[in-house]
Amino acid sequence: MSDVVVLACNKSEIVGRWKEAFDTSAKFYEAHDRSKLIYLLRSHKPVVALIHLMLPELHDGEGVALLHSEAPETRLLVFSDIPNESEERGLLRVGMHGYLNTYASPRVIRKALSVIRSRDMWVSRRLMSRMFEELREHPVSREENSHLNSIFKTLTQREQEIALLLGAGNSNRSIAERLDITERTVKTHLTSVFEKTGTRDRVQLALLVCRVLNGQNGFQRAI
Amino acid sequence: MSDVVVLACNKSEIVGRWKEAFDTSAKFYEAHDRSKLIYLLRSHKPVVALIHLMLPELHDGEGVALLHSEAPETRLLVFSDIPNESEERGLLRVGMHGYLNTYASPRVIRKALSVIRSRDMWVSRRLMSRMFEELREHPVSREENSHLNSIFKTLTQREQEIALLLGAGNSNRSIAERLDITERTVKTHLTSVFEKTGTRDRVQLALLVCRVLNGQNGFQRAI
DNA sequence: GCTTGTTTCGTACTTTGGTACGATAGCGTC
DNA sequence: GACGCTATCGTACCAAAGTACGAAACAAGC
Repeated sequence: MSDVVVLACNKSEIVGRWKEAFDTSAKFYEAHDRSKLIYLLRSHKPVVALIHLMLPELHDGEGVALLHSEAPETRLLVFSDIPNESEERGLLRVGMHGYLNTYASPRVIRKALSVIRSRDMWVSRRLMSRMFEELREHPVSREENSHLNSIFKTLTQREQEIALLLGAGNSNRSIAERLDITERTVKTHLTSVFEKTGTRDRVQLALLVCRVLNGQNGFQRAI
Repeated sequence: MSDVVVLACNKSEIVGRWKEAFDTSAKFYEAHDRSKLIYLLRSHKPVVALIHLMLPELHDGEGVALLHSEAPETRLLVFSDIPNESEERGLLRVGMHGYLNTYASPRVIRKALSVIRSRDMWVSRRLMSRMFEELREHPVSREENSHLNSIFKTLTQREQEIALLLGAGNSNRSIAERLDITERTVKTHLTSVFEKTGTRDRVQLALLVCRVLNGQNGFQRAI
């Protein structure tokens, strides 16, 4: 199947290098200004669009936001002449899926394309590292979840293990196989777990485990 | 140069697989409980520690926080029996550097090791993607969630109703009573729902419903 | 008029789950 | 050593879940 691709850039030599990143079956549409680009996105709904940030009226980031809202299904790979973290961050925020140096090699472009096509993002290591650092600075506050957690902690290690496996959707048999014990033993543990957690059956326990794992105090909507 | 490595797990078969990920020159120290682990971290200052989350007193995340404060230089590679995004997120927040399935192959472990040793993080693609999605203002995100939603929407009105009641932890009988139909009819609908959703039994369906209601894997809380 | 989809229910059957009596063995504490 | 907690397993029984044949009634669309 031939991918539909939009190339938005007005420098032929850059476009040439971009094309090298695709195989011959790809269908290219080229745009040299923003309106043409938007038109192409709307009419052809390409899988991916390569966008040179130097295109007029695109530089401020709102341009990319517009593109994303016009074609939410299209993956946007943006090329910047002078890549920097704040620009990258800003563009990610408004719908960009990948960020590359304008002069990246076809090999790198190809890699980035395969990543963003599989619904992932292509971002610089620097930004990624920093995001995790920032994640770390946030305080660990999960008071509201402590009740469920404390219930869970009253279980023995083995019981927790079994409860977790149940919460992953396993049957008694598959739990037994996984832990290399008999089904009978699994049942024994589960009976004890039901009692400790105040659940009546495996469905309720599974839901409880799900809530513990997802860190929400599970006030499931009253039905 | 021989790396110093701490292995914290009390299942020999797992430890065995871990060791396969290193070359013969590595120096291993093993810990079977938290205090021994902390002692090893303090005294040997290993480059990396492999930690099985099922170790007693480690499950809640505060354990990992403590490890990180004890040995800030050591890279912590954590193994979870049932990896999930919220756990991963929580552990990253308190100092973990890599997160893997307990049953990951030595090849994958080796890869993860090389990444975290070079001061990077080894995180699941899913979490990474979601972090960037959350970075966005436009909640166009939630691709996986919309997938779940679309599955849910293929169900008929009645089927949805029954699935929701099941997701609240009800038995067939109580669903039947609630809807004033026979248990037999509930079963009919459920069989159809299992087929449409690709679930094998009521537990899996309940978990799916739980995820739909809570927005994918229920990670709607901000980073 | 015929098909398709939805909702409802019946009997019968197999599988799975859960409990009720057990029991043994290890491990740590007092 | 007695006690409590944990983990393991046995037989048996009952309840619940799920499937396999059905089928009837109704509504919407071709």
